[in-house]
Amino acid sequence: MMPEALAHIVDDDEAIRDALAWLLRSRGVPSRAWASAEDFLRAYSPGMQGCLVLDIRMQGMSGPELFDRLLELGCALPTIFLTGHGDVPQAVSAIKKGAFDFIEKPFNDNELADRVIDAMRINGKHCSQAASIATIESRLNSLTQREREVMERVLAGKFNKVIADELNIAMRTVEVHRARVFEKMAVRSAVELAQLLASAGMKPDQGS
Amino acid sequence: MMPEALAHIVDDDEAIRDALAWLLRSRGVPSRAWASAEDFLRAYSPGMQGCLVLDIRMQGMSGPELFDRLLELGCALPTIFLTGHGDVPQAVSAIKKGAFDFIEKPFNDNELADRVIDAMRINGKHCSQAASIATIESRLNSLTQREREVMERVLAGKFNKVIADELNIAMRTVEVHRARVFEKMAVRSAVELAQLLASAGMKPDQGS
DNA sequence: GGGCATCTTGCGGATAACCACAATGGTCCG
DNA sequence: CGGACCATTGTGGTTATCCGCAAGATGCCC
Repeated sequence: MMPEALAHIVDDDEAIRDALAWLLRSRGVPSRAWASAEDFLRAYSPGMQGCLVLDIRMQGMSGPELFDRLLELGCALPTIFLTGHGDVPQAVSAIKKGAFDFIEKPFNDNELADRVIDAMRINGKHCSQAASIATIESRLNSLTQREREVMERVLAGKFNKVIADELNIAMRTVEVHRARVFEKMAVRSAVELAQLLASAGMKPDQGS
Repeated sequence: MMPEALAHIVDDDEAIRDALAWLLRSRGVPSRAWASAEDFLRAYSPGMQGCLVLDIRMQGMSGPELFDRLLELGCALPTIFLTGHGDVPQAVSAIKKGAFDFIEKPFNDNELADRVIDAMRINGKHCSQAASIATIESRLNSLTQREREVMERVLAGKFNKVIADELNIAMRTVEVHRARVFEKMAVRSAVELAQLLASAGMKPDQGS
């Protein structure tokens, strides 16, 4: 069901790939290695779990380029960059974009393994959070247009009467839609609804 | 009233301080320079506006040390670090802690000035946001203990009747407290209250 | 003691929300 | 065409919320 969480290593140097895989295995972290950014990208699916360990400089697509591409794809895997060149601008850029860490080679084995383990743990948290947000979004998507219109106004604190006037429908109709919204969103009051959406980081005026 | 927004330059090299001040002045950015982290810290007040430009390596307290100290003090000024040593770990650490940028010397004048201007603008946004949060917190602080207890339960979506049972008081009393909460928080419904607190990034179960 | 803030409660009524039962009309699809 | 889904509306009744009016009890400070 749930795909295995792996440390995905992307490096064009086979010696490094093997060393990393061995290091992580010795710490109980399952990993899989890829010889190029392109290879990883081909295998990438949004359901992937775990973390990424990317070399900065590679033949073909670089680590940062791969990272950017993945961000566009909505990938949220915690990413650790490895660099041998002390490149400050690249490090700053990567971290600003949300990379998990940026480590210079030669790296300390234990330190890197610790960071990878931290990243795996973070990914676990992200997953459960993402899952609940996905649930909320699927519920939102099950709402009809009319229900959405009513929900917006309910969240704006308007009375059914006012909503009815705005939408040019009877108050009774608003009540029906309102009840449907609560039912579909699995809440029992407008307050709960507001908090549910807030917990998912959603403003009351934006859909999914 | 509102203190002037300044680019606060902290560097122990007078030549750099002067050059930065001149550069920023030429771009219309008012600045003030400090010869050491200690000097700045003595002058620091939570009401300061603008941004920080910190040298990494200084006599006495270093830029990152000052930054850490300021974070402890709750300072939210956007901070730009200047370094001449290509120190990746320090850059990564600074950005992770929320530094605005980390720039290597020798820097491009225009680029740095642009970043400072960006930082000043960000600070402006932070300020207006902080102001509205402060307003909300002061309103929260004006609530009495009982009112807070009632508010928590209202935000939990509970009926007045249930709240009354939980607090062992009459429903009418709950109504009074409830009305008082709405009045003090300047909202007209529980939904608005939930959204007000959510907008301030507050969970319904935590005070200020 | 008097003033002030807080917590408390009751009564009664206006307004809003919630709901079951019942029904009409439209669209889209197999 | 029958069924599924959606939007719509009405009636009538229950429950909750919101409020003005009124008032009793504490506790604290000058």
